[in-house]
Amino acid sequence: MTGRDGSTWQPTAYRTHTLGEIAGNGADLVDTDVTVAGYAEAVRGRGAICFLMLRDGTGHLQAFLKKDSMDEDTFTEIQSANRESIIQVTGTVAQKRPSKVKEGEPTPPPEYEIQVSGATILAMAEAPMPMGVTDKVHVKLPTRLDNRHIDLRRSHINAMFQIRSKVLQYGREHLITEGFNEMNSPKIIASASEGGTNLFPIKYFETDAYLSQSPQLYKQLAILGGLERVFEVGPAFRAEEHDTYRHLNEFISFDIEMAFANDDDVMAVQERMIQHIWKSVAENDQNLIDMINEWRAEQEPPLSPVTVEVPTLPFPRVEYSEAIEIIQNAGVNIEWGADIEAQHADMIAAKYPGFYFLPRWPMAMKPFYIYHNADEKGPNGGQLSRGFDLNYGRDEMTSGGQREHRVDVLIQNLENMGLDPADFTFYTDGFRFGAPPHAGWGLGVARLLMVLTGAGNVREVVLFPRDRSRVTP
RNA sequence: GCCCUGAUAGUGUAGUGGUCUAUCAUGAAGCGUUGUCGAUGCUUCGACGCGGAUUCGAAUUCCGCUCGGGGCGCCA
Repeated sequence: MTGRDGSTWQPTAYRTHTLGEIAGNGADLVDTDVTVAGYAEAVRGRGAICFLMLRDGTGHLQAFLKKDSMDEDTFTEIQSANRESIIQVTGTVAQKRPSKVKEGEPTPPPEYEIQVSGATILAMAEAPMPMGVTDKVHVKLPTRLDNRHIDLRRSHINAMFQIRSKVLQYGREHLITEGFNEMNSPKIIASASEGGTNLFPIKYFETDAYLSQSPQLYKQLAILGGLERVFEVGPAFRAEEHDTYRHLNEFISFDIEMAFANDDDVMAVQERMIQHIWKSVAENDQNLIDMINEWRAEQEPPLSPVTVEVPTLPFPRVEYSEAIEIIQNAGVNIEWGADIEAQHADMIAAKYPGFYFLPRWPMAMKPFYIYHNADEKGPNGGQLSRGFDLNYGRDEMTSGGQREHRVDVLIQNLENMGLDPADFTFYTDGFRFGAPPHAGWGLGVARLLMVLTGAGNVREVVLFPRDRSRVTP
């Protein structure tokens, strides 16, 4: 199978049935005349018979060709077709002859095939392929990304992207049930909407503009406008020259913003959403996970299977100050106020496997727009913020927090951080006419998918990744 | 920005100065056998990134170039 059942797919000009439909429902279709089309995964048989293994988006099916029961030229043409050619066949559904079974072993369930009366090559594939689809040779990631349209024909890769679609669907589903509206913010912006990272400059007619690095400000403006609860799934662009398994220069961020809510409230939204995603995948998409695990088992050495363990709520809350203690107790010389690096996160993950929140970061480490209560201090008297991260193991999935809605505090924060409030009027002006308390977060979709699919690199779960050295395909 | 590392058939690899006329797998071409099924047997095809240096001799050592891979920081 390739994951989709195709049972709701209507016939098209090129096929009456999908392959998955016939493979899965063959008993009811025996003796039916059908037309199907797909990729020639294997063409076997050099003599008077020929086995054509076809693959489409719903599954695999064998087509059986006999020289004396069809046009001879057509037979020869199909028999000599290159692998991965697109072939349409017409014929009759029949039960496949059972394969030889050793004595004592159970008889496998009946399988079905098409006995071919006519066939057409819709598009011949060239040979050799830049990389094999079914070959058991390892192919390196760069080669695969250069030939992503072929890589995607491999069932476990195809499964990963079907899962990706499901994850986005389930995430949306959940937020909508909690009253969130989907929004879209501009990706062409005039200035930084969030401090920190470098932006990609672009030319916007006669003015300079940038690619958006975050929907942050626009989500907030939507909240100020009374949309109450919004989410956005969209690209973010960051001109950072990083080169790691978890960074890309263009990535899809799953963002929410919520009015009359604090950091604790939006953490709760997030863990409910993640639980819903995991639960839904476990209930509906185990077949896709199985396809990934089939591939993992074939590797040398075999990779352990990925499992979808629905996380229990609430996720652990490891406050920043506690996290620092954990790291110190692991023997690392780290001060309160220092950043928690990936290697440090390993130490926290040892105590809290799976998802865990890291709330209450020092205000000095968070952007000016993060909210703080003046009376919340760390052990050394350092000001705490209402900013948080969500980690899975060593990897940061989310960054979020309650936002500062008090315009006077906002301006004070800028001054405290040595920034000139005059440079941030594009931000602060929005807050001058009444701003409800609000909070939100941004979640890296690919990072979440890494966890779910067992991928070791975000590039695996992004169709056409953009990194420091890759802009094509 | 810092650090590490690499370039051998379409793909993935072996190879650390001399039977390398380059290994194995996969692939491709051809001929058989076969209601096959990770099909299979035989034959054939296909590669040392570019330039220079050392040497009797370089895939192998050195230098330059080009292109690539990975990690850190930062972040999602």
